[in-house]
Amino acid sequence: MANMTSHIHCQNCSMAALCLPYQLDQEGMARLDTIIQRHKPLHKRDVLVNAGAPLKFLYAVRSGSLKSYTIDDNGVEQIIDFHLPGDLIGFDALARSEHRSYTQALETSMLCEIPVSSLDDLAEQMPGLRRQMWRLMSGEIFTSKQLLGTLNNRSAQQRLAHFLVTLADRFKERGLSSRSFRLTMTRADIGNYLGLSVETISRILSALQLEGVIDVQNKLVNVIEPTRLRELAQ
Amino acid sequence: MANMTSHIHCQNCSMAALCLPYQLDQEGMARLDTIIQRHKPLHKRDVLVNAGAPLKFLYAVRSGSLKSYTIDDNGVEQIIDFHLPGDLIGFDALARSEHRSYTQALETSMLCEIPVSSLDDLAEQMPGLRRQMWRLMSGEIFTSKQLLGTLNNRSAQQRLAHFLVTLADRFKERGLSSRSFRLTMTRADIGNYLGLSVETISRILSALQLEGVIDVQNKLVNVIEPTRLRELAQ
DNA sequence: ATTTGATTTTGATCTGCATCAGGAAAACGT
DNA sequence: ACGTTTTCCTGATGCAGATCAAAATCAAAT
Repeated sequence: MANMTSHIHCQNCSMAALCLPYQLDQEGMARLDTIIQRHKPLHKRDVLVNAGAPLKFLYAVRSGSLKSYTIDDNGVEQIIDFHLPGDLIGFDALARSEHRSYTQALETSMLCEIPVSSLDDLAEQMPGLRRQMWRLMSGEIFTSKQLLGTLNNRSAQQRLAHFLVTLADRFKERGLSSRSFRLTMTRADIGNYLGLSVETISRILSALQLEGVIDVQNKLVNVIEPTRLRELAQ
Repeated sequence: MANMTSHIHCQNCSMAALCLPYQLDQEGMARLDTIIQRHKPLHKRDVLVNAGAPLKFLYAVRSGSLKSYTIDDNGVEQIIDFHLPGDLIGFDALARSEHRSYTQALETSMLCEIPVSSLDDLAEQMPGLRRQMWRLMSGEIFTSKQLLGTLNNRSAQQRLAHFLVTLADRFKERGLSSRSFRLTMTRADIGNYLGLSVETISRILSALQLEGVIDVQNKLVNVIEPTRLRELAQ
């Protein structure tokens, strides 16, 4: 019996331009597609990978959103990333062939499963794929290092504004509205990620709304003055 | 005329195990060696790469140390990394084929210059080299994301302790003492990197010395109680 | 509908670190 | 060796954001 989602292929995936297939020709995309499996849908709070688990697959987000986090010596969760459609999950695991962080769905999410060993074979034969792997990993290196500097020396408002701007930009890249979007993570998640308390997140969101920069209804954010928000992020 | 340093090769470099040659066989190392140039020595404050410059080479640190930083919209320096022997510089540039940060020598330093285009060719033919590239980039992704979580939610003392422990561990990997080492960066650099003021760095170093955890003489650090320091870093 | 638990908001207080200020000690250049 | 500059240390003050506390809102389950 054919899988219901068997008609989904890299060739017709709207996230291809952000994902591994970027700049591959038709034949290359088809070859990549043969090694990729569609993962069963994840529901909110489902855990995709556990820290310490051996690396077998990289995952590409097809829809939904997820968070990655570590658990420190005190058992405290430390969120290190939020994943949106088109993102790849697992680059941090290549170094030791074992996952270094947990990844959990923030909402119902669809994923593609990419066997690492096959990917390695394919990278040998496909210079374009190799280059895209480098590009994606390099991009992650830059953004996470950049973020370090950005967060470290900035005020709570600057951090949160930066977070919202970055999120808006990422939605835009994905063909979604950068003016109006839904926060799939909780205020606590945002605070954890930015190194701020829940209360501070809540207060600053209220303040930004009062100033007319954004409009927040629960999880829904409307950016009223994108330029102003970008200024606040510096 | 033969270059004075022409006798330096990957095959006899003590940093090979941390660097690109890791796990390559003799032949592989020799092939890699053919594409690598030795860069002229850098002196303190010399700039190796400028942000915005097209990416031509990756650099491997053979000796000395350097810092990488961006300059934000307000003209403020943001240090994003310190490089020690064996480290590769430029992974963040692969994504856009242009450097995203400045890199400056903290002391007299020797570097190897690796042409990216040749490296790409070689990666096609050498699975081991390809794997090591992935390993190194993956490691950078993990450490920088990890650092984000670590720094964000921790006190000044925890941050500085973490910085010292990480530095000590890196010296150890390189066959140097993890108990006694020299800080080649200024207190201001450390503060900038950790998101703390110079004064705070100075005060905490004094406090740690008072508690007998470390002994600081100017740039020289002696770790008296490594276990205690690690505890303070959490 | 009602309960239950999770999430968000708002207020009050307290503290860790930035900032300001001044001086001491190294490092550097001549 | 000397002055100059950079780096480092220490004290005093103030404020941004953590923490504590409690109410309000939302979401899931029965």
